[in-house]
Amino acid sequence: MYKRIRNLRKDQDWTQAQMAAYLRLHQTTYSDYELGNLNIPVSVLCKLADLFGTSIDYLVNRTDEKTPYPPAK
Amino acid sequence: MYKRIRNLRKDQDWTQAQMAAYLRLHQTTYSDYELGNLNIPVSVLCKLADLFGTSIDYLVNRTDEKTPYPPAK
DNA sequence: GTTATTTTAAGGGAATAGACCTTAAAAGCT
DNA sequence: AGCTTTTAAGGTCTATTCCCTTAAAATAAC
Repeated sequence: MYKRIRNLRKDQDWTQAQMAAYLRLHQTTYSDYELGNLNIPVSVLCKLADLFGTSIDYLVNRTDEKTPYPPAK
Repeated sequence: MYKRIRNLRKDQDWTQAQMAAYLRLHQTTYSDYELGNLNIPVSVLCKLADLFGTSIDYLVNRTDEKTPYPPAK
């Protein structure tokens, strides 16, 4: 269960359906991502990190620092 | 092609076979990861970030900062 | 509180992609 | 050059992904 992703989504007042549309996938697929039933591909993690203004490390609980790393290049 | 992962591996003088053993997968699977032929699961990215002492964001070229944020909790 | 409405999660199946194995190619070394 | 080590390609089988339908849960309106 990716609690942080869920909370960040709710902070923006987005539904799973809105997230799914943004990511161009089905609501149930997105739900499975949040629930940890499906592996979240790196491509999706990147979009989420961008959308929420944080790092992949934060999204997957590797750090508690919310600030994103400086963008590459 | 994940050049950074490849370079970090070589910096440690590890072969793909050694990496594969460490990650408990086949050399060809690991090769496909480095080449970008297969999506690298988050679980594997975490192990790689730990092994190399960096962040997932760095491994997937989202930042050029090599130093990871402090580990969670 | 109960009935609509919205939102999220479960079940199932076709299609995809993953992991391994074998072997071929490439790179290193003497 | 040949020999060894390392990496990549080809193929197959299986597991996973993604979507769809629908059920459950949450939220809101009354």
